[in-house]
Amino acid sequence: MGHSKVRKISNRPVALHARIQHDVESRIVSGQWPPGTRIPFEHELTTEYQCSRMTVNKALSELVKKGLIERRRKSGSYVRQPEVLSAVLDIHQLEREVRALGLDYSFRLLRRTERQATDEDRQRLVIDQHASVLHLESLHIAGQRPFCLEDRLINLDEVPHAAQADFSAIAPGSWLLEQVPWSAAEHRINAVAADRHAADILDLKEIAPCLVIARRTWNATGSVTQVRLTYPGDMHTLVAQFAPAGRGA
Amino acid sequence: MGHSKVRKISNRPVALHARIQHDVESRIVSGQWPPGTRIPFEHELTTEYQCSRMTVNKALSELVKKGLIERRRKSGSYVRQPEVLSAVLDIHQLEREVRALGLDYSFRLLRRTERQATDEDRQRLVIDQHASVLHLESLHIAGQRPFCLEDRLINLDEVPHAAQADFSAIAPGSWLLEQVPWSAAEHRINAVAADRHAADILDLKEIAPCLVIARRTWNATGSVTQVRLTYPGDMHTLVAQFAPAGRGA
DNA sequence: CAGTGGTCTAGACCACGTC
DNA sequence: ACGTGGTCTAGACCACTGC
Repeated sequence: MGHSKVRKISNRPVALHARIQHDVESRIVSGQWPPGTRIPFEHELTTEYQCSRMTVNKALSELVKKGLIERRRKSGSYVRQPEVLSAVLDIHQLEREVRALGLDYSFRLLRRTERQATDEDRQRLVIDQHASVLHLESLHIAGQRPFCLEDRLINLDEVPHAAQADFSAIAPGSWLLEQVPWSAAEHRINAVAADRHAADILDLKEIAPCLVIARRTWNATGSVTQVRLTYPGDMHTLVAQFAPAGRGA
Repeated sequence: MGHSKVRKISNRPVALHARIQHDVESRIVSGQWPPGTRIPFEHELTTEYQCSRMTVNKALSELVKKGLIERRRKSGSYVRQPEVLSAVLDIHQLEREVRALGLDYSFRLLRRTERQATDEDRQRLVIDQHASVLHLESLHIAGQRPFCLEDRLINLDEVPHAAQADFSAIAPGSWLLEQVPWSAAEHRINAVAADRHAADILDLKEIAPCLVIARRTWNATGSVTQVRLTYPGDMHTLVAQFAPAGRGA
């Protein structure tokens, strides 16, 4: 049997199935493929990426497990209606979450600071070296209510052109998703009482319970960003579905 | 090329890779393979399950993504030291979490009730029919401190012999893991203020923030169990790692 | 160097759901 | 009936790493 040695054409360490997954995921969370959209069939992606069906299938199966798509035999694969906060902790687009609730979405950049990394910054990003960082604080708003407080550090040594991006126009998460080709991530989820600052901005009592999701993202060369998302506890539920084979119901 | 039609020998709807994953996972969380244990090589599992390497690989890759094992080339696959609350929301064994903190673990059954499902029970289990349920409330203790309050419903129509199990000796989660061959699950994570009851048992102030994880588990025939785990917010962080290819760092 | 895992292929059969 | 996805195979090459 003749093996066509197509394979990884470059020396990049990113697996093809990971790239396919990222490409599709990116188009979903960017809104290019809104909920309900039928995404290409496996055999179409097979042609597009010049790979075998298993490779495409691996990518799409991941997306099923993350809750981003659902697949129906004979019919195809469809972008799912996101359920409040779905995608197994890997949502990059708060806008998608908010619209899923049927609410208008808006976004406000509260603070923008560029500086040499402090000790705390280095701890958050898990880096040793000195580095320039961009510190952003922004508020995501659902309808009229504050929905999520975002406190983000971007490592400017890894993503230098972030210094030029206009984060009052595009949310940092969305911008980064398009810039960083792929990355690993670690999430830490916590319940905390709102501190003075968060309570003030989110319009809560100071002791109100909040869900805090801290995500650190990195690529082959180093830490890219670290973000702390604070949600009012009464407004948020994180939903994750699992199934042995991938089907989420 | 001759295909040996081994394939799914029974008519069960459970994929082989899912069964392998479940088998390995079960041995890990049961403590049979404690952290640091080298689990069988791919080629060994290939022999044991009479399947191809890809099938085994799929199962083990899932476990890497869940944070249960790590794999090193040339060396093998090893059970990971769990990080507080790891395994991407799929931990069944609170004992494992506690021991990961270097603390003694103990467990106390607080309440056991058998009854016809009330409206609330049916809502929690997402069933329509009338059914018998077993309601268990138990406390997981790390060292001397209360660690987690577990409030569980078991559908006795699906798991009738649960009525005979001695849940003062074995934690319901552990027992079920061994009884239910495989299941799908849905998790909901929330931050709430401790209510009177929880605060009392967990030794907290009534307004203290808590992390609540609700997991509903079902199989092909119906809902099996629903459990609500309440953690003191200051004691707990849920950790989840992701990587494009499966390696978690 | 040799063994292990990481990834991929080019097929295959089956289940399911729409036609 | 037919097209899609679900799963699986029996190979393959490569990267990494422990010996």
